[in-house]
Amino acid sequence: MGQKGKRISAGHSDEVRGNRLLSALPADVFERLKIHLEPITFSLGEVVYESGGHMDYVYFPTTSHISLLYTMIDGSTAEMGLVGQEGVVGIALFMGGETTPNRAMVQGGGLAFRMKAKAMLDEFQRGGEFQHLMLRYTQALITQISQTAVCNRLHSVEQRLCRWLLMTHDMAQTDQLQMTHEFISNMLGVRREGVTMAAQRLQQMGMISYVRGHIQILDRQQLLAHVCECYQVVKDEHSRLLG
Amino acid sequence: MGQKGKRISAGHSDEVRGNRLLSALPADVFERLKIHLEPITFSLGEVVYESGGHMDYVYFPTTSHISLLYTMIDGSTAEMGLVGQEGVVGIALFMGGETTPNRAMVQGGGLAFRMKAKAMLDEFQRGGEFQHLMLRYTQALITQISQTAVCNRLHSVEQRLCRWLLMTHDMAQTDQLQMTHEFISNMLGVRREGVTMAAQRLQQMGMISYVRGHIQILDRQQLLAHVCECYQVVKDEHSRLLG
DNA sequence: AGACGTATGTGCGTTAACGCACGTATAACA
DNA sequence: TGTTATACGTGCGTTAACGCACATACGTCT
Repeated sequence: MGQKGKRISAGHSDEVRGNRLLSALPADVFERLKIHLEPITFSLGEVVYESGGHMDYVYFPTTSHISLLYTMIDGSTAEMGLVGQEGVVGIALFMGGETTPNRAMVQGGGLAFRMKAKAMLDEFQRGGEFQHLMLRYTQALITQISQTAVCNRLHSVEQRLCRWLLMTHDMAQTDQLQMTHEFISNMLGVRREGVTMAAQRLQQMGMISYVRGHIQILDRQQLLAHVCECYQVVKDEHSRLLG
Repeated sequence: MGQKGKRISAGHSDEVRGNRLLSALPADVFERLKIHLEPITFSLGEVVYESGGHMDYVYFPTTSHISLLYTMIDGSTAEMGLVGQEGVVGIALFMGGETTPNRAMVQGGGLAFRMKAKAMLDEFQRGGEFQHLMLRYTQALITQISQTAVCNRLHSVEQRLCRWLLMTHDMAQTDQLQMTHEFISNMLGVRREGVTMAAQRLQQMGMISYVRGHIQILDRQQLLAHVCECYQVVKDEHSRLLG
């Protein structure tokens, strides 16, 4: 494992704004924080936090996105949430729990900015706009997790796959997603074959096309017409809270 | 509808401590807050908050407990979390969202204390132990919701019923639970008949007994042996965060 | 006691998803 | 250019849960 992420060269004031929480900060707050922001690259499959593990940094993804996963004793896994350029990974640090019982794993490689826990906490405890933003984002994340709970219970694999593809598409800056059916099955908590069958149907309907670990989004509109309400609920709540 | 809850007579400093968040507050904080705490009784089925509705108060249950529910467009429902004497209903008020896209409904009648949103916020913004406690509780709630998401995906109706009965038993101060199979089916997001079948099996094994809206917990140990890991994960995380 | 409303029991056909086994295709590398 | 690892396709029997229809039992209120 070793170091998480990889440091890249500095001179990045612009890219920092690629994260929508950072870009929503007032100028004075941003000025205070920017010296603590350190760019890193995340590569696919990298583990950002282990379940119950120590957390040194919070991460603000820009072009990367990170999956929050829970692993059962028997090894089966399921995703509870997904964090991209609209969010932050490591909320347990300001929520006061220091760690969480779930794992965070890179689901789409790319850039992020990290900040030492202490620097983040100092700003959080000022009680200003930074705290406000972090807490509102956390509420949006709670909605996402809740909706996942309900969606897992009431909707089919095919609908959940649509939702997952749309969410992932929102976070990736491209129509080309790099992921296997096996990988997706671990996110959705279903069999690999189940993903294959659902993906076939979506492909037949012309929504996506895929070969060996590459999925292309062909018709986002049709995906939107096919997905369950859960996708929009989460999105609406997110814009209500973070505009 | 009308007023939510019913005011009862004052002189309640002791009962207030029935809520474990309030009882964990340092003396000075509690002194500031206690004049704002107002006792109310909740009765079964009462709606505390409507989805997206205005929230005037936060509620600290003592002998009551409240279910956080999501209702789909087609009317099907599922529970995402359960709040009793260990928690607080209305986290959106300090998280900054003002409302949430889910409903809160009384699942076990009894007492609670409520506090006006403004009084709560004033204390929250001091940034002291009250804020700490609320945020740590919120993190515990996130764990509960996450675990529900995963549990909904990976475990059987029978296991989920065990988990739900144990959680409810923890919050009710009695072995006698007042609820129909129909009611439980709306919480678990399954058919009424599915609950009946699972309940029959638990009854045959001597864990519970039930008649027409009354369920008695007979053998908690056996329920614990039968439940999925999710129950204990949530409980452990709760005690880690709130001791 | 009778009648009604509500809660639970049961049966039956249907379906989505599972687990397993193995076949086929693609990409990468020797 | 052939081999190998990996990703995807397919078939088949099994199961959990569904939807619906209706039977039975319990309580309560007249």
